[in-house]
Amino acid sequence: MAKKQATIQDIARSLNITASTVSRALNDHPKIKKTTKELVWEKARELNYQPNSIAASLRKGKANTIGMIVPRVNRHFFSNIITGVESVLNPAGYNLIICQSEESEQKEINNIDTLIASRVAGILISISLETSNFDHLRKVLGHNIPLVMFDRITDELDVCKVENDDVSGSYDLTRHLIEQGYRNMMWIGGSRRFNTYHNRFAGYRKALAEIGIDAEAMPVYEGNISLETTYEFMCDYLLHHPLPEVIFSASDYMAMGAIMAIQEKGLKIPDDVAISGYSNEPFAALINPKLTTVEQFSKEMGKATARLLLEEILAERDEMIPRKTILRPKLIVRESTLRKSSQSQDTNKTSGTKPAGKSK
Amino acid sequence: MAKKQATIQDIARSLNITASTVSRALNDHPKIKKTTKELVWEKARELNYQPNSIAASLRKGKANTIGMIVPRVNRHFFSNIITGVESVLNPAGYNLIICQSEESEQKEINNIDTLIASRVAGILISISLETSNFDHLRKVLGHNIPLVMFDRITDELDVCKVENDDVSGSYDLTRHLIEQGYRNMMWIGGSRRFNTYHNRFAGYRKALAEIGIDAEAMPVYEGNISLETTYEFMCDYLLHHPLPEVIFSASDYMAMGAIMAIQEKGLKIPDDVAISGYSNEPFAALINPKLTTVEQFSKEMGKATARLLLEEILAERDEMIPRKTILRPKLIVRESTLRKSSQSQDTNKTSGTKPAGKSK
DNA sequence: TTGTAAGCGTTATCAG
DNA sequence: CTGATAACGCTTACAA
Repeated sequence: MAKKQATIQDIARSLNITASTVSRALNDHPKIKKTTKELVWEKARELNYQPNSIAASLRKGKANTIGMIVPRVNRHFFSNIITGVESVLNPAGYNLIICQSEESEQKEINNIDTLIASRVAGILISISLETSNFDHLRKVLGHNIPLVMFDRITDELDVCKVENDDVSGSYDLTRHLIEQGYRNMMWIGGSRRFNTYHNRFAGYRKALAEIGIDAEAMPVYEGNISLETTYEFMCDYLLHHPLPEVIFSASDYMAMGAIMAIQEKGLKIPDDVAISGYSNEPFAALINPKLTTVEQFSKEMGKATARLLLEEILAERDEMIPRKTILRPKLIVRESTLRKSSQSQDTNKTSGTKPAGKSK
Repeated sequence: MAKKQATIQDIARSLNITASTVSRALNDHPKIKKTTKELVWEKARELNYQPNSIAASLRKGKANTIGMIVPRVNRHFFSNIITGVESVLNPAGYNLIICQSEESEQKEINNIDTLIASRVAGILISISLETSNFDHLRKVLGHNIPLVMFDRITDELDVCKVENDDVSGSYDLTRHLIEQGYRNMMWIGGSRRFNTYHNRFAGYRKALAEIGIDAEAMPVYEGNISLETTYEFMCDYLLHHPLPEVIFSASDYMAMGAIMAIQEKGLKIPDDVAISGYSNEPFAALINPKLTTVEQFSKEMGKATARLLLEEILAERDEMIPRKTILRPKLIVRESTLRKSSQSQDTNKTSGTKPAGKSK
């Protein structure tokens, strides 16, 4: 039953040459005669030979595999990053092991262990929201495995990083709100312990400070970043508080939860209250009204992350210098924040009238 | 610089025992003294030992790795399947290498080759739309690697399969449309060469046939399944053809494209024309009007697929019997197909008034 | 241009 | 309960 797989030995034997020659031929080594190469290739095909990359990895001490840890794959933001990463790594001969931390520190630690055990050539990680201790990442470094962090990063580690310029993305968005004439604002977002929300708030505060408004003096809701939780919070909030002119939501999902609560109350967006999101999730262009948000170029982020890692790997760790790539996000103005007066006026920003969703 | 990683040999040496004992101790072998085990574990920690699973895999002839090929990871349907697969495979000690075919037959072939080279313990695949030849999958079988197909399957291969009962999902949906009083329908979907669209059309036709209507006699559009293409098609279609009472779209994305074209024309849904989708993408519950669609339980599909593979792997291939799991999808009735008269009436089907999106 | 031989880190088998 | 030994399939000095 369990037929043996052909090995280079088998090829060697049936060609009366040695395994080393076969190995070299298969790897297209320059000093092997063209004719021998062809013989080997032919025989390999004949025997249905498939290289055993496990053996090769063991011998070489490194696998042609990269590990990637994300909180979840079913987030457009992350799955697009994955696509970007693969578009750089695959052509370079690497393949990806993708792990999900599911926002759990323990799972992240387990993931790291299996990746180290797999002797991956490098690791890409966006840390879970729960992670507060970074010893597992230090361990990676201790094993001399190049590490690149993206999006959710920490200052505690001195490694290559790729991040979005959340401060400026948020600043630009807030400037837009100010230009529309809004002054009375409300912030909703995830905990500011995390770099992303921290920075988005910083951009918001900065823009407001420039016109003499103190962001902290207006309502600030920090909470669970799920649609459902935000929906519930908002239903309750609307019962007991006056309406702001505009809600700055640091997440599209939170914005969506708020929108559902608002519309259920019979309020109109943006007439009664305007709202903006962050991330440009696919649904942002599909809902009514279309949501003003910030595009993060996640696929580009994936490419940048992968490129940084490849450089690290090729540099062979002679004194690596931790580098940082910062990506500039882009404001996407749509209906949800446009004042009546300016609804018709065509800004030079993306307007999203035409369908812009991802294809299926 | 490049510090050597500790091996079981190192542990053995510093404990004056042999590598075999260390190996057994680390694997918690029953016939090793408790005290030796503890010595070994302690020393392992002390030396920062991390097992080398490459070496283990080489020795064992199999990796504890499963390969999975999907068209794209940034589709909720597929990324949820991945989540389901991992929830079964990880506890069983396997980790996943995820590959994307990007709907290209050639990439799929390449993916298969790298997975075979990695000596994965099994492969899960949902074939690309482009794939018409299945030799690469036969090669997998030839290498004695268990293969399970899911969602996009083919009859040409005699392997384990997991699929959705698209016929009945589509049938149920069509019955709902009929009950709402619609008769004059239009079908839009992907090419019926693919099992999913073929079967969805079959369910549609069957339900209509039961009331004496010939589905083929009404408009049928088969085309590219992207939102954008469908939008363009629909803009054009609306210019030259009379409006049906309802559009049965075999994909949520296509439905969304059609909706945008319809609304842009100033037409009201469902008053002027009703529409339904398929797959229950997250946006389906978020748009206005909320979209009637079919939930496919993708996470469950992932679990079922993984379970089937695990059984295959454990069965050690003594005459494997190809088995098939068929999942029953569920109709989700929402506003986009409800007739005025019945808008208030609460069916016992899921109505989707409360937010039902995935959390972020 | 090709052959020889050693070894990557484990685990399985057989012995004791 | 533990040890000795071989082997998994490949790559790579070094030699020829």
